[in-house]
Amino acid sequence: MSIVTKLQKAVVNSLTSLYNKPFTDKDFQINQTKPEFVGDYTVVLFSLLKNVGKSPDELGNALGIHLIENNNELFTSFNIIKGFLNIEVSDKFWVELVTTNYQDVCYGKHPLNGKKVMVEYSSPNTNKPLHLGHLRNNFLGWSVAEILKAYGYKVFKSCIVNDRGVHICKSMIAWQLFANGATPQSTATKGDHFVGEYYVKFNDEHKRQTAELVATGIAQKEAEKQAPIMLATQQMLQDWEAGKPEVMQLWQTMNSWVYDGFDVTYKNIGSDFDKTYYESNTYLLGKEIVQLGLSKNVFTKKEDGSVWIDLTADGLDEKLVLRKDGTSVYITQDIGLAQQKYDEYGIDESIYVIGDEQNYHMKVLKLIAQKLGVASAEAIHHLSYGMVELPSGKMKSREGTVVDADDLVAEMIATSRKHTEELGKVNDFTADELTDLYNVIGLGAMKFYLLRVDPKKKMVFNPEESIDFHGFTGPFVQYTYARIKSILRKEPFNDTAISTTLLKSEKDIAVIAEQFIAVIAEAAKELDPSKIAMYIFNVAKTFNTFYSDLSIAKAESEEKKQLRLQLASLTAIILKSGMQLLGARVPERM
RNA sequence: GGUCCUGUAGUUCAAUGGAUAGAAUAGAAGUUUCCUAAACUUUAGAUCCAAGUUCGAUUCUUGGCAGGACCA
Repeated sequence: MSIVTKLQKAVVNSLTSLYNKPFTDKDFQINQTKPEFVGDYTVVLFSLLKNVGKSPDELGNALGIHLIENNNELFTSFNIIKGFLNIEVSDKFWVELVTTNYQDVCYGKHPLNGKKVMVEYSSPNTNKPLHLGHLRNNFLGWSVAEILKAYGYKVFKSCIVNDRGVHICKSMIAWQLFANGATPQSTATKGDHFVGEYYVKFNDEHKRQTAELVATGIAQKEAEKQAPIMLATQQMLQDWEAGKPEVMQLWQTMNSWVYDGFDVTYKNIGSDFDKTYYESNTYLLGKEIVQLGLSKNVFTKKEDGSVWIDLTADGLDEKLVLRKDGTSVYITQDIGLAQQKYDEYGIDESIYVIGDEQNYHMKVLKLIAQKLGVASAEAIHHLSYGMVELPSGKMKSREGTVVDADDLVAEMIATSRKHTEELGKVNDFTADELTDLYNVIGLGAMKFYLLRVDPKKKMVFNPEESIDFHGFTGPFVQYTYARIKSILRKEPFNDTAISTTLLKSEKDIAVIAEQFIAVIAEAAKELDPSKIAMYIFNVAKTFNTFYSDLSIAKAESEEKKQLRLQLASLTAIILKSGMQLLGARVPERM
């Protein structure tokens, strides 16, 4: 039980016996005491004043005295300042916390709760390589999965590959027109980049043909549709749906090139999935959903054969669920897949890591599923995240401002190499050890950077400044870890009994370490890795202050030395686990 | 036009309605005979505007202004 929970319960008990009426922990607030005051945790009294009919000082004194008399092992003193009751927690409690946990590598993790959750993330299109936005998505998905595991869930990671449709046909048409039989192998190009180049070529050619038609007096929109290359693409889409062998063959070949490329990227950034769904297998799933909706009168069929749902009563529009030509739209496919996941894995929650541009779509998806009464409806949860923008605004492929994922990873690793070489601390590393170290630092910096911001907010990425390695960053945390490990390699633990009082910078570590379990719970409930990033940064900072303040190896007594070694060890465990929750590693030396 | 999201130091980000709005970075000034200076210490600097709700509002409500997304 966390110290805050203990204090809450103690306050409820004291209030109840002092004032002879029932109270709950909702009646008051407990905060961490601000550093300028004496105490560890603070009971805010204002909300209780009316109920008990006392002044802040009267209530605070009565409550403070009662709390300490009845919990003298736990709380040692109190003071009241302007309606805030500051409570000091005994050193004994903090020391015990440290001595019982300092070697527990699972410290902070919650026991299994028996629930299953699926996290769907990444979900790429197969017509171009991954970019910065996909990285935020991938890191978020991975991290949320790790956090939910630590919170006690059984987690399945899934990915839906958008492998069919007009976008991939565009790349295919352009390849037929311009490639002259070239392949990734023949051009020594990574497969996803190779296919992406033809997507760009398509757009260039389409633009050129459209301009030609516009010059003959055709309206822009019409010209875009009538451009020969676009007509060819539409024909190819129909051929694909009809299963025309040579089209299917080309489609499979080009997709396999893209997958080869994605595999490399996923391996580099450390992403994987328990289950991959392909849209080419799921895009027909909507059909029975439509039948179900019609039979329940949730959907209505119009004269032209198209099927709609009326959501105006919920403040939304009428929404198309089946086109007049009988093809289903994304929303019906998605409901079908939601149900399939639910049936296959028996999940209690289904989380979709998808950008906030899809907020409306996801809202409609859940609403329709609810109206249909399908079992999976309530499990649907959209983890909506903001776009990554550049200082100049949105990334635009037309203007060539898209930050490529592979390029960025390579750049981060090169930067970590440069910093490391300048510092010259690891000259005795082998070549393999160095390669690994650059990876750990470069990826750690990048993941931390993209996860330290509240997911639902859009964020700005400035490629000019590159990513900082100082301050609120991954390498800061990693460096703190490496410094601790350096000490722990030299100074062994022993079984000296510890019953000392704590200095401020010693106690600060114990206090923040105690919060790890609660921070994991908070991050899991809010699906917010930034809570973890901020927390481990503060843990590292607290340790660094302690480190420059007090000596561990040359402590004033053996007892103090052991205490400080244990504090260091617990800190290291938290930093390593915390970074793992962000999908990042820590180096033993750097 | 409709719906939704976001406006906090020069910049990038924090703050379940609570104490003097925190960090990081950039700026200024310091710290190395001592466990890794990718560190530490000090300093200066901000709530878009206007009302309202109350003991108290960055937070909640309403109306503006600015930016973004989605829907036609």
